[in-house]
Amino acid sequence: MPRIARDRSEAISGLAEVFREHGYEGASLARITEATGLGKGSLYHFFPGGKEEMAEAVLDEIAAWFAREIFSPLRDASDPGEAIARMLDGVETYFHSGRRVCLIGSFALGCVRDRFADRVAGYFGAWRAALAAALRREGVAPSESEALAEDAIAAIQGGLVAARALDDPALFSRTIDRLRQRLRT
Amino acid sequence: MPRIARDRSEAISGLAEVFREHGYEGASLARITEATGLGKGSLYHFFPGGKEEMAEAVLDEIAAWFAREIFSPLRDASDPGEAIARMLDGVETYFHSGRRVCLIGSFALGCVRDRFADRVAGYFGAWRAALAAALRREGVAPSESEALAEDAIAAIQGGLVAARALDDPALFSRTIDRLRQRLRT
DNA sequence: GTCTATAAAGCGATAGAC
DNA sequence: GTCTATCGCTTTATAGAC
Repeated sequence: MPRIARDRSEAISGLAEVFREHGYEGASLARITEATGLGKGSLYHFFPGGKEEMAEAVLDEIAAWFAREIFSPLRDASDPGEAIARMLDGVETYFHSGRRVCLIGSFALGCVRDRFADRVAGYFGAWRAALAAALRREGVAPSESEALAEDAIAAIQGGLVAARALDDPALFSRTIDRLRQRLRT
Repeated sequence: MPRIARDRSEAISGLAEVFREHGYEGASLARITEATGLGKGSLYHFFPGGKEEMAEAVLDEIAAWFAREIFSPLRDASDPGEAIARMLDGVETYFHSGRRVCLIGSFALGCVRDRFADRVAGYFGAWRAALAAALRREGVAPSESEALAEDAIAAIQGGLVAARALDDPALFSRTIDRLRQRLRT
């Protein structure tokens, strides 16, 4: 996350942090300028669609990261059980052990959900499907796989909400630990 | 939720709906006026502290409702197991089977968490403590009660996030069903 | 590509008549 | 109590010089 971005792709990580910390509405161009080191001229040069295009770029980058690091291994790794364990490790690292919020989850709860509905639903749907596929490959019955996957996705999101509400990041780590038990087959 | 509120307490339910649908920042005075039928003059007469006082009043009303309907029975009902079952029924009704968002959860994720940090933490802390107390009274070991209670609170919040993200309210009902199993002692 | 200046609209909040 | 008018500020977005 370079303080001064030199091109569009370098700007996105700074943008992501601003959206995460302040939400879509709270992420004013003034704050974005401060976080990225890019003036309005540069921002509108890289993102002609304005703030909406900035948010779309951030959501797309997050989706691409999860698809590459989490969803693909769940579907394709030779050992699905290990892929699930790596998912939980990766998630705990990604969310900074409960100190970082899920931008897509916070978008889902907020008033901007409708504007980015397809991307929000795509992220959660892909995650649930990939995890259910891994569980099936582990020998779990299809309907049970669906339920377990759905339950795990919700637990992760709820752990982030509760950890931030109680200002207790460790709550999220405990949630991940419980999932390690519950997803062990 | 009367479209035209005649006093402060009647305004609060309309306010709650606006905050829930649009978030704190998105709840403009124009939208609040439309939802409550109260002009700015009346609003500032009832809530001299402006929007911040309106949000505080809403949070306090929600906290009072949960304390009366959910937390107290968990602590005091003669049959704690039945109080837990009633909690799950009450929660499913309160959140309109997954079609309604938890205002306090969405505040927790957003940039307004700091402003209302004490109320947000108070709500989640009271819920966790009351549920853990009921589980203990059911004979569950103290450490296990804490873990189960924390897990249930997170599952409820995560179920709401995922249900809204996937635009699938039934996902929340399934989450509650799983909790009915998991909390049965 | 990046800057400054500025437009146009919406915001929360206030004042004062009634 | 409720209304209208308005203040001062911030917002997103654009225009044009460099």
